[in-house]
Amino acid sequence: MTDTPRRRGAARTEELLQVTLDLAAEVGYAGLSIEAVARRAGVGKHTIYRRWPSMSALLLDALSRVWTSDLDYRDTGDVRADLREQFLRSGLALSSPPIGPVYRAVIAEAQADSMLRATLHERFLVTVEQRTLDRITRAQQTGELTAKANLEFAAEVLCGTLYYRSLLSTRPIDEDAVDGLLDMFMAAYGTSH
Amino acid sequence: MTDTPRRRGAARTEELLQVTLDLAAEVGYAGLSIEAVARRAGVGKHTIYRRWPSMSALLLDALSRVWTSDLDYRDTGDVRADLREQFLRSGLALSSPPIGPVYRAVIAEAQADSMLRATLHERFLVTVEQRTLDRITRAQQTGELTAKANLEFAAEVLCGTLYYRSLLSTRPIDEDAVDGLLDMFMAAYGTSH
DNA sequence: CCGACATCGGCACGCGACGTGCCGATCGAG
DNA sequence: CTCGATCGGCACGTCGCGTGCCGATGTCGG
Repeated sequence: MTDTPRRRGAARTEELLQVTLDLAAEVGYAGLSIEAVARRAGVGKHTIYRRWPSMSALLLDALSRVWTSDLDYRDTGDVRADLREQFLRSGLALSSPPIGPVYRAVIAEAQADSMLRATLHERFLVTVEQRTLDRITRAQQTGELTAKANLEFAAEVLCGTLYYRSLLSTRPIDEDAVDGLLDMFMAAYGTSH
Repeated sequence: MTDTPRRRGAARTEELLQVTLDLAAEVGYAGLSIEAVARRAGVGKHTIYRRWPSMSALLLDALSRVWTSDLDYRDTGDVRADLREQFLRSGLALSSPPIGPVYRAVIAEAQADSMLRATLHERFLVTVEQRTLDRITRAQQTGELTAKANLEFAAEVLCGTLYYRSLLSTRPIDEDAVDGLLDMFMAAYGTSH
């Protein structure tokens, strides 16, 4: 037998996160439970509970594993094009495994737990909004956006609309949606009309 | 003893919806379960299952019981003021019992069930967007908004941002938030600047 | 007024996930 | 090599699920 030796410590942690993502991709949110992850990984439940206090915490870590990359906007000098590209990429990621199912699971758990909701907000939503704010602030400095625009709210509106579509609505985040959103944004704060 | 006689049929249905709302207001989403509603109502579980196939269905009906009123916008001739008033009222309703907890419960359930997500979207989100679209369409006709505005996306952005704040974010829907949102909307599509 | 019948409350079941406790095996640092 | 931390495996009690069955209770037609 070429059994891998029983792994411990950090290696096990890494493996468990991956198993969680695999499970989410294969069976979706409905099949996500601590028991299921433990079975799938061939692991005692303690090994999971020792690392994360709850399924929610595990899900948050699993999410960071795949959601921290691809968050940065390009800066080609054309805000609208850069936002468009990033929104389409994020929209696709949010609706595909493994990010889609895991994100949905976290959202569901968060409805029952306000602490988790705060963590989710701080660790993911605020981050995404911040990157967006950074990008449009640069655009304001280069004169692509009007100086009087309140960009903090704008960043929230942009990101919020995407999350609304992907998590609450049933409509896809397609080119029409992104263009409609950007039309409104640029009509409000763009300098070239 | 002045026991009320054992009620049947429609009367029981009505009562069960009310108990669900009471339970949501008192113990929140975490305490919502079919068993809990049955216990609280002093009812056999069959009496609930005979009426609704799942907790989700019961929650949807309970939600309609309290969410169908107060959805209409006033029409004072000032779009911005009318939207502002309605957004603040909706924001408050979404974050208070019983609507808040029940809405959260439905959102959570919907993450695991795409059929429910479609029903939720159709029965509530689309309705809210439609009322908003109606109001801003009238504003377009009276010349308060530019003729070229794509109001369908605008209505989604307006409502989506509110839902994002109340259900995913941890920020309150306060006057600043509503004003910031309306600033962007009016800057984009308003005719008077 | 009364009998037929749908609906009712109560109880029980098997299932699965939860979170915890205990065991003996196994790994790795000193 | 030794010893302690970590491991997999198993079991437990609790809970909610969805279903089945019972005898009691109401409603309605005759």
